[in-house]
Amino acid sequence: MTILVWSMRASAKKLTIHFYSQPALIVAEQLLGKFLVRRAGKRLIASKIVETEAYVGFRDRASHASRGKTKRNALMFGPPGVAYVYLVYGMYCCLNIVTSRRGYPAAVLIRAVEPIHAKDIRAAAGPGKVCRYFKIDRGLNGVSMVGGLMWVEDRDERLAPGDIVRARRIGVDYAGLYKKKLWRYYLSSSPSVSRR
DNA sequence: GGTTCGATCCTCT
DNA sequence: GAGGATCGAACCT
Repeated sequence: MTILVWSMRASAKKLTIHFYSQPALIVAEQLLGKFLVRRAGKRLIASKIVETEAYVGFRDRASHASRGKTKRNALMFGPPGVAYVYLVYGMYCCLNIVTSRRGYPAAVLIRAVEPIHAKDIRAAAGPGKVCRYFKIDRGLNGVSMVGGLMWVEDRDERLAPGDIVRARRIGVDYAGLYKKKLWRYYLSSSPSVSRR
């Protein structure tokens, strides 16, 4: 067991600023099958990302950035590879990773991860549940995703052909034309996806 | 200073 | 499918 864990670590590659500098749609799709890792004290929590959404640019009415730069969304306009954590509905947090380039507001929402233990298989099936599962709150707003607190790593998981599904984003019916954009990505084979 | 409303989740029916 | 929990940012006056 120890050897197995060690070998997984050895092959794991932490995603870089170069990766997050890509367009949000690319990052959203490519994050599927990668592992979100968080250091909480001495422990590490790690789970496979199985659902993401992209929020793209100035005109995307589903995005916080569509009404211009504000105190809350300012991180979206900053450099890529940074966590944007905000409170929704007064009681849940959502974790995003800022992408693209400084000055162009774009981010990827982590909507679901797949817990290691089968009994928890739905415990992180939704953006609020991801933050609850990972103990992520607004204290992590603005932290680097390429540092030692929280990051995403590639463990060489192979995705089955055709496993990636594109769909409309959830909870953005107010977004006009942009509610129809297929900017949600998920792994069809995963039991931990929030909705199909 | 007051009002509105969510990038959600859970518990009903 | 509907409704309640709960609160701060954003946008009024």
